[in-house]
Amino acid sequence: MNGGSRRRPTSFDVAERAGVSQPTVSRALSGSPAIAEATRRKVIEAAEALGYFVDERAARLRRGSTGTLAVVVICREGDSASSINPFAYALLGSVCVAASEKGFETLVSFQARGQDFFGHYQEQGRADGLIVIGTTTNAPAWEHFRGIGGDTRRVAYWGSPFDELDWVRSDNVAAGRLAAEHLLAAGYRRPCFLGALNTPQVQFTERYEGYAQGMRDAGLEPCLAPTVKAATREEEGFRAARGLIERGLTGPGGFDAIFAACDAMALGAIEAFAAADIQVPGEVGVMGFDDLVAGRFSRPPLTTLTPDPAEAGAALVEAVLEGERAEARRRVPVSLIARGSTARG
Amino acid sequence: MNGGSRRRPTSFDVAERAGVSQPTVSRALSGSPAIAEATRRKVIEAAEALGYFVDERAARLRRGSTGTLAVVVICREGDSASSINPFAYALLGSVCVAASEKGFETLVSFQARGQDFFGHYQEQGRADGLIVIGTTTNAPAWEHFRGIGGDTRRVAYWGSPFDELDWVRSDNVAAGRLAAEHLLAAGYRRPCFLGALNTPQVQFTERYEGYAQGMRDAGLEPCLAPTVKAATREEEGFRAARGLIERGLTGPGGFDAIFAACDAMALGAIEAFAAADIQVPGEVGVMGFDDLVAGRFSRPPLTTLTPDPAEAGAALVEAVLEGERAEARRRVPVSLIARGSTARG
DNA sequence: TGTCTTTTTGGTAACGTTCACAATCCGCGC
DNA sequence: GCGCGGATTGTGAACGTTACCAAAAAGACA
Repeated sequence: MNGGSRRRPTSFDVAERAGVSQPTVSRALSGSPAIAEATRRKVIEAAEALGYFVDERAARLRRGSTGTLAVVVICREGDSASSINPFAYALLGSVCVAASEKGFETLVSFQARGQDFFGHYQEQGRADGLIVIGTTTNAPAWEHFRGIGGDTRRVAYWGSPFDELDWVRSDNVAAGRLAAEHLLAAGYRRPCFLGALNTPQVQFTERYEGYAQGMRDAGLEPCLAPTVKAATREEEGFRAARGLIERGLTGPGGFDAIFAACDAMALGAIEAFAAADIQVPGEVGVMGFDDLVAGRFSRPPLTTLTPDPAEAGAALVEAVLEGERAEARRRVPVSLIARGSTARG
Repeated sequence: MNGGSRRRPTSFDVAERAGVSQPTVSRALSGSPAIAEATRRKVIEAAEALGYFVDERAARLRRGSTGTLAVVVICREGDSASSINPFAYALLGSVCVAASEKGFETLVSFQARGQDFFGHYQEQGRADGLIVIGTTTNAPAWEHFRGIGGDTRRVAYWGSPFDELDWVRSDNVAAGRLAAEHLLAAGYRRPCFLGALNTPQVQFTERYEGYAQGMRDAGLEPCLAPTVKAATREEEGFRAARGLIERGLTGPGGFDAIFAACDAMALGAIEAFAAADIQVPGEVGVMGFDDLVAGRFSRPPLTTLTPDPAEAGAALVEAVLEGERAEARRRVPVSLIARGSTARG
């Protein structure tokens, strides 16, 4: 079935067949300008005839580069590889595609069970850069990440508590604006932000900022619904919404829509409204941020905001490939997914 | 912040410091038996002091191996990396983990936009093995995959229409049995299989086989609800269920439960029952296979079967690392996720 | 004590590429 | 006709490791 496993052809074989020297083959195939067009054609022809491909191991050894990007996906403690945030997976996929388009390969690992992949990749010099996709903001992993020296560039998605690191994040301010505009365009008059500010969850603060800008642009006062510090769970959304309901929808402090800092809280809010027999989206509109799967299946389906994983992946790769440490911090545009929970009418 | 970017230490540096020759360093660190224990300790100490790590590029170039497994995730035509089956992602993750446990690294690519990664990895000899995670059974990609010669082992998940290939698949027969047993244990007396047989979707036939065995073991006759050839979509499930309803639940050909060959069809069936005002799970039980996300959020939530991605990943890695072509075909055990759609009571 | 195994170690040559530099070829102007 | 730049090409040496073989050291035995 396979005509005997001949060893792979080398550049010497190609050189012999083309009647040139071996380095000329290298030049012809690597696109060097110092080569006659006729020679290049001859070499390429010979290479194709022999089925020759550059051995990247050798090329990279000689060149001193790796042509590889390491991608580490951080799992929450105790997580198995299968229980990772779907967005993280989508992001991983688009990072791989974007890297391959730039001629880089991706060495993927899942930082589970406390394995220290950071040091691993860095110190072995296996990769030209490191991309970290983090699903948690304060895992001890960050400490490793931070402490490692060397020149290899390191970029993280979802940022980190440490400012010294490069990162790529969603454009939360623009997203907040988008949310305010969407709710107002849908006919809601007093949309209210639900989430805590000035917590380690910087994104929340940024989203509020954008929302507030959008409100002021429309000549309205922003409104903030109190949640407990750093609330990110469904339960917190439920509780906060119940608080608002008790204050009453109309009158001072009243509201007719909720922009929750994350989908989990938005879903909690929807439950609270259902429990209080308040119609969503009829009486109150609700939207969130993250595009959780649960939001697609909630009743009503949840309007939400999410960055495009493809753009995020491309931004990460670009950031990590930029030579200079400098300002590689990037914002990924966020787009709105309108669903039933804000479809008034 | 970074103490001057000194070049990485090499085995020569370690040799000098330990007062031995360079090849001795290699022997000491690669676990060769032909080395005195005292020398080994000396070398290891020197290596640690210098922060030395073997340069895998050079080692592999010399050794002729790659220490790398290529993983290709096939996307449906036009799919972006972000719209891939969540199970495929989970599988990818566990493949990476399993490979890393065996000392291999994973070179991940997404076969999107018609890029030919198969030939790429094979011919460049970049990997010691190739794992294909396919979300489609008859993409033109398979043709490539099939035609490639060489010694590198290639294993596919979800099989392929071509028998010459190694594969890892879920144990569909056992799964079918499990389904029958579950439905009978839940109190249903006439569970019926919904799906087409003898189509390219071999899995369906296998699942029916297992279901039929389970039925016969309980002294019952298996029953097959007709669907169109190779039906895999929600619509088909809806249509098939409506056909069954028209025939009537009781009497000859009657039924009180559905085991659909896949979740999509099961969800369609649930809709058909809802439309006909038939209670699920009260009057009819429904279950599927795949653990689609939609099934977790359906009303009622769908009982389903799914292989454990962690086991599947480990099986793939083992299969691809086995030297011999021989019989590397493996079955991954499937487990049952009981939810509301079969909870009679 | 001398020879003969049995460890353990060192020297040298690959692996397949790219880089720096020297050598060659060509046409052109004096 | 001869020397002279500019374009090409060849030569030789890396890159850092492991494999092979021979040399040396260490024991074993007569």
